[in-house]
Amino acid sequence: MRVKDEIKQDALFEATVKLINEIGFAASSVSKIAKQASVSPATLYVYHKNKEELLVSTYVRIKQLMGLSVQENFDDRQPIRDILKQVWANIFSFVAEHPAYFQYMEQFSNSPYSDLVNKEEVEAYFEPVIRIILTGIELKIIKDVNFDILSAFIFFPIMALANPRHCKNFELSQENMETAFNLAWDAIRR
Amino acid sequence: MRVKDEIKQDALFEATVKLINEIGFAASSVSKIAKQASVSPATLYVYHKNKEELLVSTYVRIKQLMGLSVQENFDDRQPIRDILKQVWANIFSFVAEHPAYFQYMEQFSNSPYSDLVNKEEVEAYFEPVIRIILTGIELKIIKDVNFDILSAFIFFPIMALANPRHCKNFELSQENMETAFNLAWDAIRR
Amino acid sequence: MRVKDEIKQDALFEATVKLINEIGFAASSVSKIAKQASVSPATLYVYHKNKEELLVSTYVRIKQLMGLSVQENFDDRQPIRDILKQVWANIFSFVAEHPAYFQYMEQFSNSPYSDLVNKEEVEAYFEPVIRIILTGIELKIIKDVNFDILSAFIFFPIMALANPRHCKNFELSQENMETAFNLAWDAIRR
Amino acid sequence: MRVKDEIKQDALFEATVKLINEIGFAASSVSKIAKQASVSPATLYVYHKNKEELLVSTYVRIKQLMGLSVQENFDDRQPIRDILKQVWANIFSFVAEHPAYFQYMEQFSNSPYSDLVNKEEVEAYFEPVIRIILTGIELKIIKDVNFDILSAFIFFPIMALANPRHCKNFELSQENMETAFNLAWDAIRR
DNA sequence: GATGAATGAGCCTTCATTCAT
DNA sequence: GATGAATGAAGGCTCATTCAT
Repeated sequence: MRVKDEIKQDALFEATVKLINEIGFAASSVSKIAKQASVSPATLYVYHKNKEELLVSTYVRIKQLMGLSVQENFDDRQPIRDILKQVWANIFSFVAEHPAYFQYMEQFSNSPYSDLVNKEEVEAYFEPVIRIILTGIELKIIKDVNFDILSAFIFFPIMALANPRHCKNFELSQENMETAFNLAWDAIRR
Repeated sequence: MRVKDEIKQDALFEATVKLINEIGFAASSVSKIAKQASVSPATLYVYHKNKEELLVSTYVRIKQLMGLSVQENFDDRQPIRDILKQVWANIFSFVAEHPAYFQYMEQFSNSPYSDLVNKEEVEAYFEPVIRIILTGIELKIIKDVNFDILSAFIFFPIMALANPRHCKNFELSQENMETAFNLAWDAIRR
Repeated sequence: MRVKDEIKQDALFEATVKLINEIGFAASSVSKIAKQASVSPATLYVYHKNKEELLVSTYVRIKQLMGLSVQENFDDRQPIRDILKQVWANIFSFVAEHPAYFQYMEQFSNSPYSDLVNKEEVEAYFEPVIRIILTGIELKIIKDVNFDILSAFIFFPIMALANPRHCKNFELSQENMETAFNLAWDAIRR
Repeated sequence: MRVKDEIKQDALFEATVKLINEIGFAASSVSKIAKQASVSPATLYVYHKNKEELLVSTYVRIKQLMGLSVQENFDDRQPIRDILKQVWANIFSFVAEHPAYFQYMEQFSNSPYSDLVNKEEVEAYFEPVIRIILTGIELKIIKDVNFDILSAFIFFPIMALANPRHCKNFELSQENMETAFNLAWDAIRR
C-alpha cells in the first residue's frame, strides 16, 4: 500500500512542476494538475491540505533535493577554492540534470508564494556552504565584505546562466562551467 | 465623444504592479486590479485587449523605464570601467527608487508570461551597455569569454542584491553599491 | 442630410439581417451589428430605441417588403386559380431574390420576439390574398374547410421548400415552382 | 463516489425547453436554466460540455422522441394511404401532447444552432416514413415529383397548423386532423 | 447627428473544495 | 484510500446602454 501511495505522491509532484512551468501559477488549477498526474482532484486532497500547501511543499522538496546535491563530495579539509568549485559544479550538475525543478524554483521564489516558506528550514540545507565562505573570510582568502554581496557573486550568476528564461542559448558545458567559476572566484577572492 | 484618459491608463499600470506584487499572478483578478485602479472592469478593456496584454504591457513599460534610467549620464568617451560603474549605479538607483517596478519585473520574467514578450524590443533598450562590454573585450580590458557569462556577473548580482525576496536585509546604500561593483569588476576584468 | 440618414438606416437593417442569420439572436450583440453596419454603437440608438426595437422593426420591414411583392400583378378579375398561382409565384420570386430576408423572417417568427409584433398590422399586407381564398370558398371552387388549414397548404409548403434549413438542396426553379403549385391547388380545390 | 443523477439530467432538459420557449435563445442564460432546473450552474457542466451542447442535445432528444412517436402502430403491410394517415395522426398526437417540445423544435430548427446538428442521425428516425413515400411513387399511387415537394405537403402543413405562433387559434381536434389529412392526400396522390 | 469612452450588470465557464459512495 | 459528482463563488470578458464631446 505504501508503494502505491508514493507513486501518486510523486506523480502529483512531477505534475505540479510540469504544469506550473508550462502555464504558470495563474492558469494552473487543481483539476488540471490532478489530470496531469492521472488522479482524481479529490485524491490530491488526500496528499495535500490544499492547493497552496501542494505548491509550497513542491518547492521545499526541490530545495531539499538541491541541498543534497550541493553537498555531494563535500570535503572541508580541501582548500576553500576547491570546495567552492565543487559546490559550484554540483549546482551546475543539478540544474543541468533537473532543469524543470530549477525552473519551478525560480518562478516560485520570485512569487508571493515564497513568503509562505519556512526560510530557515530551507537555508539549513546550504549551511555547510555558508560556513565555508565565512571561514574563507576569516582566513583572509575571501574578501571581507557583506555576506549577501559575496553570495550574490557565487550563487546568482550560475542561476542566471542556467535559466533559459535569462540566457536562452547558454550551453551548460563543462568548459563554460569552469570559465564561469573563474570569474566568480576572481570576484570574491582577496 | 470622450477621449482616452491617461490618468486611467496610469492608474491601471500602478494597480497592476501593486496587486501582482502583493498577491501574485494566481490571485490577481481583473476585477481586483480594476477596483485597485478605481475603474470598472469593463473600462480596463478599453485600454487593454485582455488580461494577458495588460500584464505584458506593464512589464514592457517597466523595462522601458529601466532602459532609460540605465542610460542616464552615459558617456562612451569615458574609460570603460567608469562607464560600467555609472550603469551599475543607474541600475542601483532605479531599483532603489522603484522597488515595486523591480519586483514586478522579477516575478514576471520568471513566469511563463515572459514568453509573450518581444525580446528584441526590450533588449534594444540596453544595447549601448552591451556595446561597451564588447568594446572592453576588444581592448583586452575585459575577459574574452562568452557574453552571457560576463553579463551574469555584471547584471545579475545587482538584481539579486536588490531583490528583497533573495536578500531580505541587504541595504541599498552607496557604500554597498560601490563594494559590490568592485567585485563585479574583479570578476570580468582581465 | 436625409440621404446620409437613410444610408445608415439601411446599413443597420442589412447588418441586422446578416448577423442574425449567421450567428443567431444569442450571439448577435448591438456592438457587433453596429460594426457590421460600419457605425458606432451609439449611432444605432439614434435610429432605434433599443435592441429589441431594432430586431422587431427589421422584421416588420421585411414583412412589408414581402407584402408588396406578393401583391404584384394582382388582378382580382382573373380566375381564382390564376390569382393564387400569381401570388404563389410572387412569394417564390421574393424568396429566391431575398433569401436572407426570408431566413430572418423564419427565425424571427419562430422566436419569442414574434410576440412583440403587431400581428394585425403585418397581416394587413396579405389581406387581398385572404379575401381571394374566402371568395374561392364561397364560389365552391375551394374546399369549405377551416381557413387555417387552407393557408397551411397554400403558404407553408412554399416556405418550407424555400428554406434551405429544411430543404437543403431544393432548387428554386420555375419548373419546381409550377409543380409545387399543382400540388397546392390539388390540396385546396374542391 | 456519487453516480450521475438521471433526475438532474431530465430536469435540465425540461428547464431548457421551458425557458427557451418562454424567453428565447438570447435571454436564456446558463444560470437561468440551472435555476429553473434547481441545480447549480456548475452542475450543468457535469452533464453537458457547454451551453451549445445543451441546446443541441435537447433538440436531438426531442427529435428522437418524435421519431419514436411517429412510428407507433406503423404497419407497412397496410395500404399506403392508411400508413400515411397513421403517421399524420402520430405527429398530431405528439404535437398535441408535447406542445412545448414542438415549439422548441421549431425555434431551434430555424436558428443557426441547427447547423450543429448531425442531420443524418436525426433523419434516420424518420426513415421508414420516407421509404413509404418512395414506395408510393413506385406504385404510381403518389405523384412522381421531387421528394422535397412531397414532404413539404405531407409534413409541413401539420407543423404549421400545430404551431400556435402561426395558427394561434387552430384547434388540434380529431376532426381538424382528418380534414387536414384529406388535403394533404389530395395534394400528393396521383 | 455622430461617436468612442465608460460602465454596472450579467454572460459562460472554471475554480477549489467537499460529498457520498 | 480513492473517486467522480456536486457546488457557491469567482474567474475573464462582453453586454446594452449612456455619457461627453
